[in-house]
Amino acid sequence: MFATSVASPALPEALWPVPASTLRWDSQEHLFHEGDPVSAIFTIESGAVVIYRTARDGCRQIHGIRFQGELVGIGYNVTYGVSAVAVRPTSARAVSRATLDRLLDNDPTLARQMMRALTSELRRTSNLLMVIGSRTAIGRVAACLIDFSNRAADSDDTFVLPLSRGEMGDLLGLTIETVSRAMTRLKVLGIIALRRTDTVTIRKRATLLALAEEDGDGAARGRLCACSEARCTRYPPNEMTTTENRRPPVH
Amino acid sequence: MFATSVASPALPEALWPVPASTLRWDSQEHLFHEGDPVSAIFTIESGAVVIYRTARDGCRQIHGIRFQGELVGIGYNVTYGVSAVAVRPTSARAVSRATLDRLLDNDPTLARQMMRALTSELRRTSNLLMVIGSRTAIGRVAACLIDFSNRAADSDDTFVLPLSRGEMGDLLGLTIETVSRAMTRLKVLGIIALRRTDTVTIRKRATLLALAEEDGDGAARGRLCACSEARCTRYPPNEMTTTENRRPPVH
DNA sequence: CGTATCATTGAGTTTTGTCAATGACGGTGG
DNA sequence: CCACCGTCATTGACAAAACTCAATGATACG
Repeated sequence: MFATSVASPALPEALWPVPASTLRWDSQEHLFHEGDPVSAIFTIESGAVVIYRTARDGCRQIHGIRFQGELVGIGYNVTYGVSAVAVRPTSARAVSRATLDRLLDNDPTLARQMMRALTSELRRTSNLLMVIGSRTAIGRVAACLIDFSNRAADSDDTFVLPLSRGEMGDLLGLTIETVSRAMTRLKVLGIIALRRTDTVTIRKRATLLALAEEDGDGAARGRLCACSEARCTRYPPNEMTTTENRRPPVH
Repeated sequence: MFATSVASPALPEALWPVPASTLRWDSQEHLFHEGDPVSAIFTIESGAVVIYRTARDGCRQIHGIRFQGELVGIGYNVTYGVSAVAVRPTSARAVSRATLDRLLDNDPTLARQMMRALTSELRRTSNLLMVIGSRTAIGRVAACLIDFSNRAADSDDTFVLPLSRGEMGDLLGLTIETVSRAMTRLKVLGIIALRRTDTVTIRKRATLLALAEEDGDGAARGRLCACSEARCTRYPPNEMTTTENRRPPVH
C-alpha cells in the first residue's frame, strides 16, 4: 500500500474521445466478478470500488480500494482476475475491451499507458504484500491509515474511513476484533483521534508512520530479516516511501 | 502462488532476432536491485532467480522465484520495482530497455505480450497475497510445495526445493522455525517424504492440496470470511486452481 | 577432520484468533 | 416522536498460532 499509494494513472487522453459510456452502481453492486469475461475497463468518476478475491474456503482478500480517477479492471486477460464491488454509489466510464483492443493496434502510446497502469497495479499489490507479510496488526492498521490519509481529499489530517472494520480486516489479513483493538490502541496512545468510528484524525503522523514502516514497538514482526545482501538503505526513499506521493492538503 | 503458477509467458518470437545478449550470474549475484534504473528485461535460459523486496526495517519479502523460460524485470517503469538475485548459477538473455522501447513503437503484438506478462506477474503476486493473507503456516507451506511441485521438471512427485527454509520463510511470511516445523509435521503425517532436507516427495497430493486451499484442519486461518456476496463456488476452477497449469509428468 | 551453515527441536512468550457479551448508531414503523 | 431492531464496533476472557531464544543435529566444504 500503502507505502506507495500511487494512484493508478488515469486513462490517457487519447482514450477519452472514444466511445465510453458512463455507468452507475449502487453501494454493494458489483462492477464485475472474478472469472467473468472481460467486457470493459473502467475509470472511476465518483464513488469508491473495492477490489478483492475470494479464496476457496470463502475468505475474502481485499486487494485495495479505488477512488475517483483510478482504473478498475485493467488486467489484460480474457477474464477478470479479481472482483470489483462499489462500496458507495459509484459512476465510472467504461471503455469496452473491443474498443481498447482496436486502439491498441494503432497507438503505441496507449499501450505504454496500459503497461504503466498494470505496473502501478502490480506495485500496489506488492506493497500490500509487504505490509501483510511482515508487519504486526498495529503496523498493518497504521499503514492502512497512512494510505487512506494520503489519498483522501479531505483536509489535512482528518478523513473518513472508506472501509468498515471488517473490510479493513479483509484487506490486512486480520480479524475485525484485531483491527478494532489496534484502532483503540492507536487512540489511547494519542496517535489518532476518532470523532466517530469512521472519522479519523491523525494526531502524531510521525509516530504512525514509524509504526507503519519502521522497526520496533508494534511494527515489525520478528522474521528472518535476511539483510545480508540487502541494500535497503542505500537508495534514497523511492516511491515505496509512504511519505511520498502524498497529496498536498486541500485548501 | 501458488495457486496459479502460470509461467510468465516467454518473450514473443518477434523479440528473439533482435539484439539480446546472454549474461551469466553466479549464485547470490544480483541481476538488479530495486531502485536501479531499468537497463533491460531478462528471459531466464537456465538457473533460478528470486524476486524480492526489502522493507525499511530489513525484512525481506520474497515475491517469487523464476525459472527457465520466465521473465524477470518486466515492470514498465524507470526503475526496477523489485530486486532480483540468482539462487544458483544462472544465464539469461537481456533485451535492453531501449531496444524494447523501440520495438514497442511498431509492434502492437509485442505490447500485448508485455501486457500479458505484466498481468501474469500481477496474478502471481495476487496469489501469494491470498496465501499469506489468510492461511496458517502449514497451509502456506503446503501451497508453496504444491507450487514447486507443479513447476518442477522433475519426475512426477519428487522435486528438489529451490529455496532454503529461510527463503521459504521470507516468501511465506513465516520464520525459519515455523517453516521447519510445518515441514516436519507434513512429514510425520505422511503427506510428504524428505529424502534430504531439500528433496521432497509428495505422498498424498490430495491432502496437501486440501491443506493448501481448502478449509479446515491446518488450512484456513479464521478470518472474517465475508461470504455474503461471494460467488466463489459459482465458477469452475479457473487458473487460480492449484491443480491446473500443472506440468505433465516428464517421462 | 574441523568448521560453517542450515535445519530441527524444545521451552516459554507474545500475538492473534475465537467466542461471547455489551455498546453505539441509524433507520423503520407504530 | 420514540421504541425497536439490525448492523457494526468494542471489550473481555480464553485458546491457538506463531515468534524468540537457545541448544542440538545434519550436511557440505575446505
